[in-house]
Amino acid sequence: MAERVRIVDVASLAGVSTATVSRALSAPETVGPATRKKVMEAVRTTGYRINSAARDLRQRRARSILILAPNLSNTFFSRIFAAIQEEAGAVGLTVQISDSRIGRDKLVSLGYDGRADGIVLLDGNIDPEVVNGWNLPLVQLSEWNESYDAPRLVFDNPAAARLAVDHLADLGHRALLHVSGPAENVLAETRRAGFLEAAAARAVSAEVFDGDFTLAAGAEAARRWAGLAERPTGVFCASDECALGFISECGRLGVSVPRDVSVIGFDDIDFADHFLPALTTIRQPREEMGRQAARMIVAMLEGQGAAAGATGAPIAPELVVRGTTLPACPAAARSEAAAEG
Amino acid sequence: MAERVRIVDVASLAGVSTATVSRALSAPETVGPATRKKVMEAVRTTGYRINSAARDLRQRRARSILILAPNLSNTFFSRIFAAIQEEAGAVGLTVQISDSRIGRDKLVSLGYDGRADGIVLLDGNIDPEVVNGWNLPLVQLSEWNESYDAPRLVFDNPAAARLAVDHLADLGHRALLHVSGPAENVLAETRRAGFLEAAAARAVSAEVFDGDFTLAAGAEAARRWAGLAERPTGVFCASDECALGFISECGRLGVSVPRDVSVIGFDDIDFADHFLPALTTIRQPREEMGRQAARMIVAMLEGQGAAAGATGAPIAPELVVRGTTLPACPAAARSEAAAEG
DNA sequence: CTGAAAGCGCTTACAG
DNA sequence: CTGAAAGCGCTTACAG
Repeated sequence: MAERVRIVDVASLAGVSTATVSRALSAPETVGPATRKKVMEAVRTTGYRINSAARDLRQRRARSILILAPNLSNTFFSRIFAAIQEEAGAVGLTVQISDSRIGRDKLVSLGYDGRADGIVLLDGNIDPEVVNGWNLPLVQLSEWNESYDAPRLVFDNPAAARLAVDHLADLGHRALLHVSGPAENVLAETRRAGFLEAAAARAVSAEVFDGDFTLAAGAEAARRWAGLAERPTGVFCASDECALGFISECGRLGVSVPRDVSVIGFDDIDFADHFLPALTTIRQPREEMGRQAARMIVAMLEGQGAAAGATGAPIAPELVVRGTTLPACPAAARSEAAAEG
Repeated sequence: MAERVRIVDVASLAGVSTATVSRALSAPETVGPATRKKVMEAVRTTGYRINSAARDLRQRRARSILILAPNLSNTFFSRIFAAIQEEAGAVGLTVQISDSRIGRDKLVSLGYDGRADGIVLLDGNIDPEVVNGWNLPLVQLSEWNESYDAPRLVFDNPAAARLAVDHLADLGHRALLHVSGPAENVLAETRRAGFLEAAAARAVSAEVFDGDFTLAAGAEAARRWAGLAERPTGVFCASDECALGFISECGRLGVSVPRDVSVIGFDDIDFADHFLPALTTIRQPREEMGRQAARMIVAMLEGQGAAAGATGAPIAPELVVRGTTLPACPAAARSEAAAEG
């Protein structure tokens, strides 16, 4: 618990001014070689470490970015956080995380408290007045809101839904079900709309159950699905967790995936590939998304704001075919025919 | 992008000194009612928000705690992060997260840069000189290191291993395998040691495979296990991911869990209950752990350091029996007998 | 109850 | 190349 050593301690030991110490540390080339050596020597013997808080106050910046997400314990976010932290850390930025559901007043303060230079926002459901009131560089990631006056990095959800529908239709499934996310969520909305549109394009019947992306919602959907007179044979879930919940509940109901029903998830979380059977899903490149968002914020901080911050093309989806989808089976076709007859 | 309003702006509008504004905001009862009203009025019309960076510098504290973890994208941590953030946020603390593998020099600086008041450390493999050199309140969570001079909150890993072994032995399994974590990891070490000790106490044969907690390590272990002349019928994995990887690979090898082999995991991550079959595992109350660690740090920051910070009893494990463990089956017993004969 | 003034620990024009 | 001085935006003894 040694006393904190300050720049004046270094200065007096080296016999120079604090200005010189400061320069020797941050711009060594502006200081004479002999002076520089004395200073460095003093830094070493005192064990001096700069106090970032003081420097940041003086320079009126925080050297920190804030990640705001609606649910920190959601496994979908973990890799995104890690990627942002890695990219930001590489250029000397600290990263803070906060739950975005902390109350309007606290949220408003975040933009003014001098603790963050920029924000990566993963929540599209914050009051636009609050978001647009922050006068800080901001990028929207994954979720977004048309009313936010900020660039965004989004996944191509409609194209992803199309990929899922086409895959099921190509396998011969004629009746499809979509288990959606929460109604007021952009991701859920765009996936649902994409599903409906693609199903219409393929002239395939389409039904939608409401859900909320969770394992529990998937299980609930499976029970509802099982109760249907005519069960759709192809199910597209709005998240992997939901799909896994659906499949797992099917197991309890004595229904086999993919023999009795094909299921597609969304995200390609780590478990997707290790589930039994391995989950067919839509891959979202989460690390890449986090990394890109971090780079956008960094570019904006460096003043290349408008240009670099412009909203680019959405991230392209990729269908990963694994073990939970199969061609529509004869049995299903038969029962369908029987039901129709 | 309105200009940032400072305390002087409020003061001049209200016709008082900055000292009075400061007091009106942080200790309203020390200010006359009329003055208070004027100040509040001025705060409202200017939209003033305090600059935390300046206040923190003046008060020589950061109002922030830092979480340091070896792998931010590990799903085991997500709930812990969320719990810490929630608990710390409730008392006005900001939380930063950083990967603990950012290099020695950066790590050293963390304790001196004035940006954090305390640290929650989830990594037991940092050089003790670095850790003990920080003169900041610190609590070790989950992982720990005997050489760190700091209180810790740990899970009772030996008792947990005993629970797993007893469960398998009670089911009649006479040959057990443990798939361990990385060699230099305390969690892995204590679980392995607990496993060995408990197996000896139950007079059951015990074998250990090295692993690293990942899905891939579990799959790899399953392949090794399948190649054994005498396959242990009870497998205790050092993490749920590892167990899931093991089970999933068994599926590919045509081995059925739990019919042919019983498997127990460790952690009780969200997926454990939704895997097929649902995973029997040891539950670690991650939210509770995060919450308690946050409370310890907060208590230390409030100066109740030594007392409240004392290392308490380890967190008790709980065995959650689900679908991946079954009594040792006759077939297994027979092949075992045959092998012995 | 309120204000003038010092100070938190730095950086940076401004001189020389 | 180096130093004296101002200032980042607050808070807090110290007076009154």
